[in-house]
Amino acid sequence: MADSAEHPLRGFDRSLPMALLRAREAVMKNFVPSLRENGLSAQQWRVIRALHENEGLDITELADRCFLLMPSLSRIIQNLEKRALVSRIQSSIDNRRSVISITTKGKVLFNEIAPKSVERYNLITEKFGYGKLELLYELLDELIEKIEVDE
Amino acid sequence: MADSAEHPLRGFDRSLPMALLRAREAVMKNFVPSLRENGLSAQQWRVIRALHENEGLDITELADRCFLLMPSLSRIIQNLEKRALVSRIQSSIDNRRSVISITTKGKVLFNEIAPKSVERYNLITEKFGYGKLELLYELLDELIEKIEVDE
DNA sequence: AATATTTCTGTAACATGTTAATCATTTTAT
DNA sequence: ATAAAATGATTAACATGTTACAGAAATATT
Repeated sequence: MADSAEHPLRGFDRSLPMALLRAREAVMKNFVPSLRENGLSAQQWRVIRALHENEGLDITELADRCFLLMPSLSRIIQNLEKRALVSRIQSSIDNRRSVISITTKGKVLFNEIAPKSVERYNLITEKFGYGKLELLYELLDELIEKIEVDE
Repeated sequence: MADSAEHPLRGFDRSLPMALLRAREAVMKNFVPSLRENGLSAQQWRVIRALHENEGLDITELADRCFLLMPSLSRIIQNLEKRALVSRIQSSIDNRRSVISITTKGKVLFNEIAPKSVERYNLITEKFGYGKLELLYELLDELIEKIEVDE
């Protein structure tokens, strides 16, 4: 028998979205300021990072990987383009498509920031424990997977 | 020996902030539209919910419970106040302080939406399993706690 | 080939996230 | 009691989240 039907609305500082949000904030804290020092927002960093991993992505693909909505990404790319951190090329095969690449300047910035990201991640792993972190990843993946079945 | 020092920058669709973000989105999906039908954003719902749990909160307290920054909350309250879902009373003891309460209209709206929230939560509990959900809560709490030590 | 449909991208409009600055009101220090 | 510091709340300015809409180009249908 499932306990699931017996619970009323959970005290909402204990709700699942809130718990996930708090955890995310805790993880990001102290890294966001270090991004800001380099003139990047967390979302801009995601884009830079995605393009560093895989150069030459169209915007739809990029939105998917960065988990950003198209309108947000559209503005972010315009911003990064102005600062010459990324460049845009019109696809010759499909005129609707823009292919985005990271520039040399973008790569330099990436290499500036990446070590801080690794450092932050190592600190968290150390504090929380490698095993628990892996377990958390598994749980999160499974949660997502099971929720998204027939939905 | 910790494995922590050996890992380079994790493939970033597997980064912790991203995993937490994805999980949160999965959890909220299909609930946000149901909020919208009632004219509320997720954040506005948080405020309504907090005030239903505990009437008469000053704005700082409310920001803490809803995990919202003051500027956002300030605007949200102005919005909800215009729609007569919450009311504001100036504190007589401290003239800087505003005490916010939910109105009768706000309570009616709460009672409209709350069952859907419970239903959503029960569905997730069913799909994911009660035990795993509890484990996830524990891990998230511990993660937050350990990260925030001397930070 | 002409039309309808889908796909890729962008813009509009409004709400929220985020840092910094401001203003009024306590509270503390001298 | 007065100046200095701290606190509660708001506003400013810009970036992002979010839904709806629009335009252009490709693809599918007829």
